[in-house]
Amino acid sequence: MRARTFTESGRRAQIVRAAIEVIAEAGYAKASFSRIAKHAGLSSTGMISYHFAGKDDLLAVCVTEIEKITGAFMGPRIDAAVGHVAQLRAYVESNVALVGEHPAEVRALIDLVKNAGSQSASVNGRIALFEEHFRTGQAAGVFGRFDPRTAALAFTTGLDAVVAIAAAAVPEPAELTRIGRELADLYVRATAPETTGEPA
Amino acid sequence: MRARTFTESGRRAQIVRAAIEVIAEAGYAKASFSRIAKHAGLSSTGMISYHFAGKDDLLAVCVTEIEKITGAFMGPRIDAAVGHVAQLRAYVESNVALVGEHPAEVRALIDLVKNAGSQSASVNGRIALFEEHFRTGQAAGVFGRFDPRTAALAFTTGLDAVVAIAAAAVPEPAELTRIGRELADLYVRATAPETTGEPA
Amino acid sequence: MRARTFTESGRRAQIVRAAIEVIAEAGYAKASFSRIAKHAGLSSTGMISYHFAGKDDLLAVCVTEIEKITGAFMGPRIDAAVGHVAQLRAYVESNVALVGEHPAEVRALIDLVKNAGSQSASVNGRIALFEEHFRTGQAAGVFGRFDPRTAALAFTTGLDAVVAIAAAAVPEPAELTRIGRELADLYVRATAPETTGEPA
Amino acid sequence: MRARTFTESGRRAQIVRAAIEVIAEAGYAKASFSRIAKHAGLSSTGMISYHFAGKDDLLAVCVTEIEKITGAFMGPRIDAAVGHVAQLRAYVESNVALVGEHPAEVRALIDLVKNAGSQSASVNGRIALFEEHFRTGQAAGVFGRFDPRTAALAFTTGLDAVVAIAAAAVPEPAELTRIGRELADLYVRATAPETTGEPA
DNA sequence: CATGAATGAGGCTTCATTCAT
DNA sequence: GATGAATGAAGCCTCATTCAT
Repeated sequence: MRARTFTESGRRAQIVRAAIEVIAEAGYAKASFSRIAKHAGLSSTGMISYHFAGKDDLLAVCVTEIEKITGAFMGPRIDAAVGHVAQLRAYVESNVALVGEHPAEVRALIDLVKNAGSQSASVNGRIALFEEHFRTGQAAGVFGRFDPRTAALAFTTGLDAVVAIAAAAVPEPAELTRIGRELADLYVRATAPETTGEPA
Repeated sequence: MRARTFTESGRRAQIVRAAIEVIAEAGYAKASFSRIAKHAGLSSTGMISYHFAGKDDLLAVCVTEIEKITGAFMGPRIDAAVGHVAQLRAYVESNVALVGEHPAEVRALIDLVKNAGSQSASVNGRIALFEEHFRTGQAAGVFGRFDPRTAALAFTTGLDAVVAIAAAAVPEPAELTRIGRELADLYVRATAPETTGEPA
Repeated sequence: MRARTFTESGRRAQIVRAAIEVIAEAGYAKASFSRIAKHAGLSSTGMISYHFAGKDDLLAVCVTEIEKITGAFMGPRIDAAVGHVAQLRAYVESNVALVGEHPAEVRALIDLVKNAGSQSASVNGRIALFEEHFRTGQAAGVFGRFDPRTAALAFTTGLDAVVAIAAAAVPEPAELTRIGRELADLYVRATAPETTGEPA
Repeated sequence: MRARTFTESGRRAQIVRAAIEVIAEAGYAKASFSRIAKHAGLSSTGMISYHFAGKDDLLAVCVTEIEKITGAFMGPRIDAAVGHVAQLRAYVESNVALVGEHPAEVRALIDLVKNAGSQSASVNGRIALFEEHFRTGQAAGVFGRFDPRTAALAFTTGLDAVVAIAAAAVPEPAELTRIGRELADLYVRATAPETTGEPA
């Protein structure tokens, strides 16, 4: 019954878009209201304060917006994978591939995650998702024995770093694919069950 | 004949110490001159500008200072290890163990690295170190086939993340040891040579 | 459709006015934002930065504003004069007379010119104007032989000095008129064609 | 009986020299104690405050020092000239020629005069000198009728401007000589007695 | 005497936010 | 509902000067 959709009102969407682009281009630290307003073609920062409760609010909406986009890209690819291992690989590879499609959004999101840090539900959500994925996979016997939390932490951030470097200077699609597979290989191997060395 | 005392003039050291503590406690973004001055018991921020060429200079000195401390702790442990694999493990484990000894320095360094970003020689230096380590290890046949650069990137940042979480709420030494071993295990497994599966 | 009001938004004009008065009263060196803000009745210097891109911008606008005023006074008087010599005289005399009408503006402009120096287009513009005037006058035979550039330089600055002294303690109108004529006489005589020792 | 000569003590002279050079190179506005100290190879500005009562004191000493130098150059040349007119010409021409010998000092002095302004005894002294010279010359009948004060003001500043331009980019000696003669011609002509036009 | 660390004020600029229109 | 001017705090930095050593 609410009139407003998620980002809407035109103005809101416009501001969110500008904020994302500014963060992608100039970095989180430089993403001031005035810079965002200028980028959006607004004459005043008051406009932003009017539409958002504060800077945190705007940034949170940016995160949500970007996640909607990334989710649309990665979600189907992950869902298409069958089994814990394949899904892990799909997550990593599709995340790296995403750079080719939405470099600005990826750059912005990583910067937001780095700076909003542990306050963000979505950041912790992703770690928790990995952790849970590892845990259930271990229960199913498709992952080896390791601390799911430590692995989740190390792998999500490692993934972000690789993606950030790629996003900074987007390489050829083929190279992106290679990098994604390389990283997925590493993670898959790290989490593989112990080979008990059984013969044929 | 005196060029400059050890960490220089007492005041300099005091300011560097204060800066490190402020960054550790309040984060990079909040580490303003006035906050650092207050923490150091100085009457004005002018004092900091008097001793350092600028904010970048102060932060660079902080990084150097912290690396001296971490190097003194990790260096011997890494050097004591024999072989590429053992050294990789020693690096990871001693880095996590370091949290128990110098939590503030670790917290500060990670925040500095995150924000100084790719401008810092020391950051890129560490990645390059890992990369080279992987490359020579592969040549020696003790590491498997994988892209050394991708692994270096993912592992150093993953390590930082694990360390950062540990540093945020320092756990028992035993728990630290466990986390370190867990992470080392993951990395060692990820980089292990392919088992050609030959039977007994 | 509105682009910008006349001297812009009232506040802008108010700030420019305050800046001119501060420069006139306290001198260029003392014309800090905080002094100007205080003079303008503003609560903070931020307001000035809000309306102007920086100090240089504000000062440039001041120069433009003052030149508009002085141009309105001197322009018609110069245009009314016929011939190069009469125009030179009209320039000098009207410039000195201007002190009686707008002493603050004159004081401020001279101080601005002295300190903004050779960066300003308007300063060099005036010298170039004199130089060109001398050159065409020489071609027409109404001026003698002399280096137009040196004369332009010496005469504009000499004029400024005389005007500055007058502006510092504005004398009676009659005295102003006398000073103007005196200076014009000097310049006219200095630039007169050589008397060719007329025949009987 | 005093132990100290004018500028002496080595340190004092060193500082004065550095100050003059800084003013010549960077301008009056940039001539801060720290910049001067750096230029002089001093480690602290305290040194300057120790040797001079304050900034004004240092600058006054600079002016005195420069005038000693310029006086040594111009003095003999002026004294060698016979008659009011020739002396006026000698003053102007030797002042311009001075640029070829001591460009830094000339640059510095002009900047000091411009900014110290009417507070300086020496500035007003020079104007007074010109004024008196004109007055006695008029009494002797070698100058025409004009206001000595106005002429003194306009000519000294005009001379300064010409000299400043020359000092900014020192031209060939021959060009300097030409400029000096040009300016002297202008001033001589401007102050010449009225030719009553009587025939032979 | 000489030093250089310390001071405290003031410089310009940018920020997120508020509020009258 | 939307605007943009206004705010006031905080940012880093430079200054001339002082004072204990």
